[in-house]
Amino acid sequence: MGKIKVSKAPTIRRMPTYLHKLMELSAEGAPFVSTTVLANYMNLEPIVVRKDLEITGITGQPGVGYKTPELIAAIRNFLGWNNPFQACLVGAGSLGSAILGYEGFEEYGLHISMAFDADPAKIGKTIHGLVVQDIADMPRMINPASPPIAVICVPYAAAQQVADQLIKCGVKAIWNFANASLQVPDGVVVQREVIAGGFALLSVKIAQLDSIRVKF
Amino acid sequence: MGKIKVSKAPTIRRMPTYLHKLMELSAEGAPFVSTTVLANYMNLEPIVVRKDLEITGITGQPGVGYKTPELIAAIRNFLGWNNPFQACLVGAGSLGSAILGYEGFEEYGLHISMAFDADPAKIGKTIHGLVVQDIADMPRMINPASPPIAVICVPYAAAQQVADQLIKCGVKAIWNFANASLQVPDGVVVQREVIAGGFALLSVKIAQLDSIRVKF
DNA sequence: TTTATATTGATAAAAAAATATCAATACCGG
DNA sequence: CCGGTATTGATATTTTTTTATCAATATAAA
Repeated sequence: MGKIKVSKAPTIRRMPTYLHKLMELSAEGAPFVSTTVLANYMNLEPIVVRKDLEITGITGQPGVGYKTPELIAAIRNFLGWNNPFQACLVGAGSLGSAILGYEGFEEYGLHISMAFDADPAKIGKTIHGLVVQDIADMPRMINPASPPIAVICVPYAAAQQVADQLIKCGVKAIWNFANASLQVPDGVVVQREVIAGGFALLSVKIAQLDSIRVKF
Repeated sequence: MGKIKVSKAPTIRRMPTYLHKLMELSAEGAPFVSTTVLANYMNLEPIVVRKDLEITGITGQPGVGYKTPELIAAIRNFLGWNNPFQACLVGAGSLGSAILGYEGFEEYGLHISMAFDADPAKIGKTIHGLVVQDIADMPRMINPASPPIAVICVPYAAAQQVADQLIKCGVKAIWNFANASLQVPDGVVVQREVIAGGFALLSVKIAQLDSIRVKF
């Protein structure tokens, strides 16, 4: 089936962190950067960084490193972050509001230009400069010819239904913050964020810590 | 050095989603559950789920499946989520407020009982039932004998400094939502959430979608 | 210049994760 | 009861990701 599978996912996940650090180094005026510097910052081995950067197609200078601006451009290009993505947000609760208020997304070329909610108490309110629209107006406000990325921040129980509506409006890409696994047809891609997954990892790390402490 | 490394990270990350779905199935009164059901929900192959569940030590019944309540208990136990974790939150901005307002964390045994900020405009305010304390009061309010998990939601530039302060107060586990990679001594564990990482993956998926569309 | 150090790139190896196969077991419908 | 289908558990295989090795290249200091 047409399920989109991304290989090199771990590498791709590290890219934004490289990019962010590189921007800082660039602002500080560093013309070159080595994998050692990036690796130290991220608590990785330099070899990991070197391998990661390979997939952007960029090539460094042995003995010197990579040209900082060139590397930044290569990562941006690889991620498709040179041209901005238009996006709409659905679910203007506390998480949705936080996402609307986070200016950092512009760095990734993500521009959220619409916000929707089903709650009459929220519709019409302005959050971080955006007026919350009625979710029922989505079909009129979303142009299927150039559909935005949809950022879903609604409660668990509403997520699938909201996704269905969005897809009916022509949306092809969903960034899902709801605690639900969405079913979508071929030709639609979803990225789900499971923050509890991170907490599960932390919990296991804590258990390892404790078991070490007991030993000593 | 003593850097804590977690193996089976992909498996551990999937656990909370299994757990959440299992709770729903349990509430619906399903005494047994098969890997097929979980796999369909999560768009995985059943074999992946089966392998994942193995590490909890639980065993199913061939031809039948797993006992739902037993499986729930096994996952909770594996993650250490049967006894609640005490936590404090630092940085009561929009993201911090969203986290304070998210009731779902109680399901994971995470109980946030303190909130700190450095901004005088925020100190003293009540957010979702918690009074925001001055970050300068952390040493007095955190008991080093039973330190809470710290949830960091401060801006990039402040993150490392805040982490240092927390560690000085005895904190051993940090859940870091700041867009920064923290340096911590041995004996302290950090879990960093990089939401941009998810967006990077989505971006690559979109590029693949587009390249498929171009072909047809 | 020479030497010590740091770096990339190419290749190889090891480790981890995902996937496949199949026998044994249970259920359900006739 | 019997035959078809669904399930787990054990084992093996494949794929992906991480890590190691080393020659070639550059820099800086003696």
